[in-house]
Amino acid sequence: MFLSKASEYGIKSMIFIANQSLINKRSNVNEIAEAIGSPVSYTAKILQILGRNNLIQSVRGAYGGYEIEKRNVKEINLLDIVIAIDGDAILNACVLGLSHCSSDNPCPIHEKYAKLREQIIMAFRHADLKELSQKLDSKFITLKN
Amino acid sequence: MFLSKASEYGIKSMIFIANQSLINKRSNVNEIAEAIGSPVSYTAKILQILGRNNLIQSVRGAYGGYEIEKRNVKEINLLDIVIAIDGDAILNACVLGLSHCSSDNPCPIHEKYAKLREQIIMAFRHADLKELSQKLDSKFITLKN
DNA sequence: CTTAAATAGGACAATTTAGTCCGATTTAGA
DNA sequence: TCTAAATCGGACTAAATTGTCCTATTTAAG
Repeated sequence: MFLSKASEYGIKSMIFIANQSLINKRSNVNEIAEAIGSPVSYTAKILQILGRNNLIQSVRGAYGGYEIEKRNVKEINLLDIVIAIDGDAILNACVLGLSHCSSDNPCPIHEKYAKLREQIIMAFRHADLKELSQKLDSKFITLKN
Repeated sequence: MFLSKASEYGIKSMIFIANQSLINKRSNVNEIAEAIGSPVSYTAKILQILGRNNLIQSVRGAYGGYEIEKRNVKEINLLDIVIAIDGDAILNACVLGLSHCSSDNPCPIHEKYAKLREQIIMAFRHADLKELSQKLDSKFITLKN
């Protein structure tokens, strides 16, 4: 329901990297996967996607890893991450899977879902990495089981 | 994003069957799959699930098919259908996939998502089959591409 | 009673998504 | 310059979802 595993891991990775970046720490894939409880190699693949989409900076070689420029932490939100990984279906796709669903040629749920979609988009856009990553400093808030 | 193919087909089937039931017509799986543009055998499987969950009545044998009791058409909504097919993840599951996410042990998005989830549930619960199936009588509103 | 039309259900195949592995490349530091 | 630690990226495998096919059962009607 809702997000792919890839997006779940992508979001968790971004929150962790942001949290570390705010204290000037670069994270490598082992640390990230450990922190979020995800498979290392699969996480690596998702980090590549995030890098190609310029949501994180990757640094190769010894002492390398991933980081987010501090000034970007507040600008990046969950919508950016989900779009980078799963594409823009969240913005456009018909909830019933019709490829030509539009206000001219709507499915029976089109209008209702348009309103809900707006709420979903707003909620995701409003959730920025600064806010989310700061929560991690509370020991009650977790990224893994 | 969001619904499985199974739920998509299930919802479309239900809307079509409801539309036909309101004019006292029973539908068979070939008619349903044709009307919604879905694979016949897979649709048959989903109809079985809907039947087991008492969202439709199935009638075996010649002149059989599927129907919805008229008095139920207004009571059944999209939330019922999605839960019958995909289970209750839509009601409970953590958006980041954590199995122990709760207000006691929350993920960083828990609170924000709780509000969004309420909106999603409300939207789905509010979309009843009577309303949706009546839209089908407009030639502008479609269930297939 | 027989037949034809329908659902029920299980086994299987295809596709997509999730996850693994390994060699190539990059880079800091001894 | 060499080595160790890291990402990159492609090929592969595993699991889940989607889709197909076939047989059994049910039922209305001739």
